Amino acid sequence: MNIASVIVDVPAKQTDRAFDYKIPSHLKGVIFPGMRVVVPFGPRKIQGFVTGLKEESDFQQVKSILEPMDLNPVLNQELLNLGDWLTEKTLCYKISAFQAMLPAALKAKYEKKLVIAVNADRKLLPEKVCTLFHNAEEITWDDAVKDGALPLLQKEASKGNIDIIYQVKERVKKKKVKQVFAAAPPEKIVDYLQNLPGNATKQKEVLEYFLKEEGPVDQKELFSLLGITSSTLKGLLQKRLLGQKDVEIYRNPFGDREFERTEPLALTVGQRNAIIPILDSIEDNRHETFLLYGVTGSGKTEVYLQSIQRVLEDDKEAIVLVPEISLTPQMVKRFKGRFGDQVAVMHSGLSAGEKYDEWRKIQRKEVKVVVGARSAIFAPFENLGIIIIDEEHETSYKQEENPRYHARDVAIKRAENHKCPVVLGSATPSLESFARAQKGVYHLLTLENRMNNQALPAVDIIDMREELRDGNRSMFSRKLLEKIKDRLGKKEQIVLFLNKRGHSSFVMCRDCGYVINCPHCDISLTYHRYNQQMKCHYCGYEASVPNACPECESEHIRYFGTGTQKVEEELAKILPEAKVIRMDVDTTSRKGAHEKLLDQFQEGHADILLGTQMIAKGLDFPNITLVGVLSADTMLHLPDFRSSEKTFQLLTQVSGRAGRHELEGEVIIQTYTPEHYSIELAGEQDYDKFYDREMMVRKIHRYPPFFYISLVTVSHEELMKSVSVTEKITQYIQSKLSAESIVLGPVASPIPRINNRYRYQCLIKYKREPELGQTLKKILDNYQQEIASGGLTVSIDLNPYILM
DNA sequence: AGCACGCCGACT
DNA sequence: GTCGGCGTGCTC
Repeated sequence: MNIASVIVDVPAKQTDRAFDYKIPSHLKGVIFPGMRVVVPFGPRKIQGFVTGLKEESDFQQVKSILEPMDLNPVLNQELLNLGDWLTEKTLCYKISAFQAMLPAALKAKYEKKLVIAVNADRKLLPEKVCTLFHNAEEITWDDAVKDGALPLLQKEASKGNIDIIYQVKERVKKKKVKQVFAAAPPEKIVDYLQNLPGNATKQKEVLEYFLKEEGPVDQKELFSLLGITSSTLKGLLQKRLLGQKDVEIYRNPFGDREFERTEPLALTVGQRNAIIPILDSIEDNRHETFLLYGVTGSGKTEVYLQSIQRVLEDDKEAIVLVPEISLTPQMVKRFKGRFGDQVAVMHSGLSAGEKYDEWRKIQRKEVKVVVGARSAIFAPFENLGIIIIDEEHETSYKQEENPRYHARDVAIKRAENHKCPVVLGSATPSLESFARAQKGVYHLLTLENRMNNQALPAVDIIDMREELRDGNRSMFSRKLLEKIKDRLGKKEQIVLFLNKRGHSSFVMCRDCGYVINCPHCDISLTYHRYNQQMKCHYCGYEASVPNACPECESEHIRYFGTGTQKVEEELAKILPEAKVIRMDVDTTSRKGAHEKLLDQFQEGHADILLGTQMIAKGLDFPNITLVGVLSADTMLHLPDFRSSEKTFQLLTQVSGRAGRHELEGEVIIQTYTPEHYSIELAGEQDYDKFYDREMMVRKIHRYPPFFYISLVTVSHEELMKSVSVTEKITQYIQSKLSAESIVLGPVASPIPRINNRYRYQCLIKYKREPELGQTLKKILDNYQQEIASGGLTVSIDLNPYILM
């Protein structure tokens, strides 16, 4: 094979295809599909992925691969094909698909440098150039730009006195430690020891150590063990009595933490009935998608664990997706506890290097199970036996940037490739999945009862309008307050949940109601307490709070909205004796903080756990007997057809935190719209009724799961331009679709302006449009020049979860 | 995406 | 006449 087809690291329409490169003779038999290589591309050097090998190229002047970046392919054939599939399904570039499948550490970094050419006569160079380089061999391009010396240097470059060097660099290095070992035979060491002067006690100690322990030892450990420094070692290394070497190691995000080993638990009848079809599918090597629908606390995790156990017995591998895993350290504990160091963990809390190391453990087949967030679905296993997606309904499984994939779709595709089952688990399945289960596309498995047959907690819905009418203006209803006091007295624990979305604290004038918006985006600024600044979450604009209202010049400016901090303050005021742990982005941003806070709560160092979304899942503490939802309806009024579904899911999840063990649980939901079915039915914890009700709404409004939707968003600096382009696109799509499909638009996006760019969109609802992908691709082609140069953006989402 | 090449306005 | 603006087109 002489020629390699390479996808180059240039995310653009025109380069979204394979380029041919010669394999130089010294690299024959070394280059394989799936490897990263450095290739010349125009005047630069860039990274590329080899996708195939062939004998000949149709192209006349094929350049050569410069060097491989990997010893072994980073993408196997299945993942290479999956990349093509992703490209088609999400209309993304091939290179973006490949990069999405790999840890960020494998993405190339580029460096541009300037050096004085070897054959240049230094004496003839302009003085300015000499001073720039003074003694340095090279200077970076960025430094040259900063010095404003670029024109001069370019002139010299064209004369051939200066060379421009393009370099491809690895982003993250493999971590290494220095080890020391005995390099000479013991006799020689003994010999040397005898001739050692009496005052060389340290050297003596070191050598005696190596006479006892021959194996290599970490240099660091040696130093601390014997109380020596590198100077002692230096002499011995020089005399070749000892040797030193670098050994590659893994970063260990879990430190030396031991996970308590657990054994499989006896299954309940319900669990046994649910697991049998899954085990059958594993044994038959048959692809099938299961929807494991079980109320909170019904023991879904044990079903996952024992299914995985079965897969491991066959010497196959398992992928477990959980929503943002750093949020559920308890989950990690359960998997590591059962499968020990056969488990790799991949989540957003890890550093790039740590993620890379976990990924390498998978690639080298040192682990058999990966537990991780969305991107873990691309784990490079070659012998998959099962894929599990816990909390299947979670929207974080959808990636909201290119490639806009849904992990559930990728999971099913990969499971087809490997002929293995997918298990989607949830207490509140997405309507899409439940509808598919009803139609028999997925195999529905139901866990009706909680583990010890405890009752679901009693739920009370409090109408906050009534509280207001009765003169209670605090954020706690009388009932909730009374219950909190009761639990404090009994030394039982409380979880208070704040639905933060729509609740970010904005800044408002109390006199005229003016809300301070971002000057570049049509969205209110969020108040950040820690630096007393207002910040735009879309473009990053920051400003300090004005002293007077820009509208009416009133000085009555207030930070509005109920952030967790405000709740914490109010709690401190009315219940000063209560110890509160607050969990939100501010208190959990530090690494490991999340887990620490939860541990503190579990150990009983606090009475109340106050938090946002992140405490809705996975908490399983025996002493929690009261859950309070401070405002249930903040999500309900978002411009999103899934808002009812999300509200129902969230309330059900939070309620499930209470009374999971012996003590009975109680839930209080505060709301301004108690009559809304999603709140009412969450109170009754009746998923089936909610499903029926919501399906009706979806049917009437022609939303999923009855219709598919796709969204085209256009943005441009000029309002009229984005309107007219969206208009044209809408018309074009309309002309290509069947009568059954609906095209809505052009309409302004729910956030009509971000970063001074006006955003318009067009929504397509359809049941069957096999050509739609092609049609949308044509649109991208058509506007390609304007996208490349004119500052127009056209983004296409073939299954949007956020319609903004 | 970069980068070179190329064609028009304001400067030595 | 030249420097430099950014429009156009190519990269195996």
